[in-house]
Amino acid sequence: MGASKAESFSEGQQALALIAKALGHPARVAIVEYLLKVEGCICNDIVGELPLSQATVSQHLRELKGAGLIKGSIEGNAICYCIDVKAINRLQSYLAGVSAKLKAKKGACC
Amino acid sequence: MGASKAESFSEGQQALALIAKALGHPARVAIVEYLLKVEGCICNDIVGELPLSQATVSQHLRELKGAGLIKGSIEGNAICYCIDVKAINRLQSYLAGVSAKLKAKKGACC
DNA sequence: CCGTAATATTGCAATATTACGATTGAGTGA
DNA sequence: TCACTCAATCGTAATATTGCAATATTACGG
Repeated sequence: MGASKAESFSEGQQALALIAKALGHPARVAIVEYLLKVEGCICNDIVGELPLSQATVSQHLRELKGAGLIKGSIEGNAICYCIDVKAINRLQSYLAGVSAKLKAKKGACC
Repeated sequence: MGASKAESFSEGQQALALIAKALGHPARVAIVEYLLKVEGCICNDIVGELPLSQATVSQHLRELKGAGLIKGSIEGNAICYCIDVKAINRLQSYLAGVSAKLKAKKGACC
């Protein structure tokens, strides 16, 4: 029997995994990097930039949005997608915590 | 027509996605947190801690290892798994870069 | 309104992931 | 050597993800 026993873990673990998973695909990393690079951030531009169809890009954008990594606002007849710093910061500070705890352990075993 | 056009993205994007994907499952986040908490880090302990079978845990450990997040050394007839700071740091500094670039853009659109 | 452009959604096929029981391989101690 | 334990792997089932074409939907200009 099958997949995803995800509910049996803590909220925090699930929330973190959600953000990490959103960055867990090269296409989505590429989208984030593109959004960082350009000023305007219209979806159709992204489609031109990536080797993916419009439908697929739209789906990736939805996942990024679901994870809180980006937010979109309507801008005329296009849509402006931008990175949400909060999600980035949450992941970053989590990793900082891991790093700090590792340093505290200082070579306890490996 | 199916899945995974991942090869068409840059090495860096793929490498980052690999690390992020490894953290993209609550069970693997839980494993990392457990490894942080304990001194010894034997696989069988983890099995007792998680609501997953030994086979499944072993599979998750393999993915974490494949992403470079943990490394294992043989310790008697058990195996000692430990977090590899390098992968953590790589992801962390990537996020720091994103954060910095965002600040530089300072509200260009959203 | 109608046509057009920009995104989203739907439906489907291909593939990947998650999970587990059963088995295997390796190491230990009696 | 023989049982025992630990962890990896195999085989398989259930489910999730990825990707696209086709089709909606939404918003603007005329």
